Amino acid sequence: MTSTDGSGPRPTKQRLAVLEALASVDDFRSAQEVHEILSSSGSPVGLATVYRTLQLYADQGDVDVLRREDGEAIYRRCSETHHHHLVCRSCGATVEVEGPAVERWTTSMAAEHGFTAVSHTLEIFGTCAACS
Amino acid sequence: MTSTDGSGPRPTKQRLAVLEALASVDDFRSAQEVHEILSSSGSPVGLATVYRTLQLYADQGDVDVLRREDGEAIYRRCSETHHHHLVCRSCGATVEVEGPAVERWTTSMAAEHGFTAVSHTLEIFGTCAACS
DNA sequence: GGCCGTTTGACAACCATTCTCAACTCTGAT
DNA sequence: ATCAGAGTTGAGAATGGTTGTCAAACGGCC
Ligand SMILES: [Zn+2]
Ligand SMILES: [Zn+2]
Ligand SMILES: [Zn+2]
Ligand SMILES: [Zn+2]
Repeated sequence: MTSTDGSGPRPTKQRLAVLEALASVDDFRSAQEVHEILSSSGSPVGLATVYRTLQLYADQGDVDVLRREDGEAIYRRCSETHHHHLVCRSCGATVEVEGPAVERWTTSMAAEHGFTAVSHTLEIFGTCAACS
Repeated sequence: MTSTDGSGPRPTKQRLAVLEALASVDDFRSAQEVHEILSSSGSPVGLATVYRTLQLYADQGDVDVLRREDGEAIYRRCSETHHHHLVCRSCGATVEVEGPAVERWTTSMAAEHGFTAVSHTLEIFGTCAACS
């Protein structure tokens, strides 16, 4: 429901397959990993298309993006509301977390320094219970 | 303060030059940009050495690293205490900010979900007063 | 001076990501 | 159904940041 006119991106077989692949796992995956999943699941999609699709959905806000330490982009299908992530460094397990106080803090901090059109990123990394 | 024995990395001319280049600007710069600064300032340092040096200091915690939207790593010489950043999307102007409440929130959030060995990243992006 | 581990730098290699472009697929009219 | 045109795909080439290679240069030490 990102657009209502008929001119938006088409829900093609490939695009739906990418979303399904993301939905089939619970943690963040790179474009190449999504491409892998699709190939081994019998509905292969071109690598370029996977890249295009992921960034399409990322722009629409339908998938979350963050970066591994080496800079590689990883994607996850998350809930629609604004949230942040608690990610296990070892197994990748991901928990969505919310913190209204943090949201307020970032906005007030930005206002205090005269910044406008503010956004923010916040991720927490650690070792989950299963991995420790 | 990262090592006290005499076997640590040597403070070579090139390494000091890299630190100086970073100190000469106030915002985050990429490795290639640091290499540029050094070249045009009359004390050129090999690009590979710039990369090695920046990640050396980053590992030691002497410089902060974050990533542009396209994934490129950028570096900045910051204060020694733990802090976060308010960065102008347009001109790159950077302000260091601290928020004890946020620090507490991340730790309690991690503990609540059984995560240990926790770290976190938090950056705020916006348009600074001068650019708006 | 000569020895030896560290550091450097030019260049090649790597690899995630983007570009190119011809073939393909919808959709909506005719 | 047919056709035109816009949107989409995929294989491969190209891009570009980053890392690896390795011989030469350096620095402390005997
Ligand atoms: Zn999310
Ligand atoms: Zn938030
Ligand atoms: Zn900093
Ligand atoms: Zn913090």
